[in-house]
Amino acid sequence: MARPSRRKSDRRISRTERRVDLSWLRTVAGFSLRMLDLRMMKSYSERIAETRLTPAAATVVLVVDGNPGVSLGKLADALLIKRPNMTKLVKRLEARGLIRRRAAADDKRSISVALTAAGQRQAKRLRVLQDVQDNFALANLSHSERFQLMMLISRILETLDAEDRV
Amino acid sequence: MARPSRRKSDRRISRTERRVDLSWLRTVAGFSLRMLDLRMMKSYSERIAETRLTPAAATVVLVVDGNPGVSLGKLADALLIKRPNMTKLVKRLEARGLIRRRAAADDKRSISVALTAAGQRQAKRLRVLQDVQDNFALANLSHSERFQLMMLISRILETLDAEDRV
DNA sequence: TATTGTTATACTCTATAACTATA
DNA sequence: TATAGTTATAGAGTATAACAATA
Repeated sequence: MARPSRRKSDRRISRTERRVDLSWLRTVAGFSLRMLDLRMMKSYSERIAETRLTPAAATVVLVVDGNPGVSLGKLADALLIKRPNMTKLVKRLEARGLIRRRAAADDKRSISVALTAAGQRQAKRLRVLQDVQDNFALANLSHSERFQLMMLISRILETLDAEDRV
Repeated sequence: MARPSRRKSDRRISRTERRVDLSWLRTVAGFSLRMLDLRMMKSYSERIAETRLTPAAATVVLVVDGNPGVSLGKLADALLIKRPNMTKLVKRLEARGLIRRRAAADDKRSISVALTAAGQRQAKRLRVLQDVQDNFALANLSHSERFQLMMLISRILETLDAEDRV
């Protein structure tokens, strides 16, 4: 299939407007995945703009929704976020009335987090937006291709997760 | 294949040590790609630590190596980095003696960047490290699977790139 | 008038060390 | 002693507006 659409900067190509050659880097999986993630994040960020949540905050809301009462530390570990940074993130969400924090019953050091009613409404909306976003980004892929992609991703993650084990 | 290896925190599973449930989010492509990118970046970052370059700076070195004399603006556009931020990045690399900047011949507003000899040595080393890193991260994948992955990535990027066109 | 690069600025994310209160 | 969470802080990445020089 031809690709008639072009960036507007291509209307007139002079010697100073030639493209930057990224051909070699595009064959590097790490680079291509990075570019894909940047694009996806930008697109997702715009998609959830109506919720006034950053992508990281949106993920916290979704995980807490599925794990009410989870401790702040486990939440941080699961999302690869350091505890000091999770503290700030959760406090922002608490200030917006989406999350409530309380001391855990069995360990007074531990903070147990859960969504408020408003947080649950946000989570519901976010799930819809996630679904819309995935369908938009993967529109070119068949169901079987989407499945392949997810399998490949999880197999790479297995390799990388093994690196962190003792 | 069974997975006997476990995180050390699994040695003893009490009610407070249960895992965080991410099962639903793992089915969301955007989330899985984000987690994969975080892991890859962390691993890559450690891999190139010897060069004392951040991942973003390393990419700039590699792209300038393949595109000597490229303008600062085109470099920024190609890597999805805003011009003000590319200015800072390039100045850091210039201060480290890896990049030289000079006014473009045909447009005195434009800044043409290229690698110094030291920069070229870094680029050579970075290409080796990129290769090592890719082979490590994709060790579980066959050649045909690696090819499939790259094809799927580029097809998703086509969709997302189309979003930015006029 | 528009574009290239720059400065200034602000916000987010990340990472570490040091502290507190519990365990 | 060790762990959960916090505070403080510093570095990097990202985004926008305003500016000078040039086109």
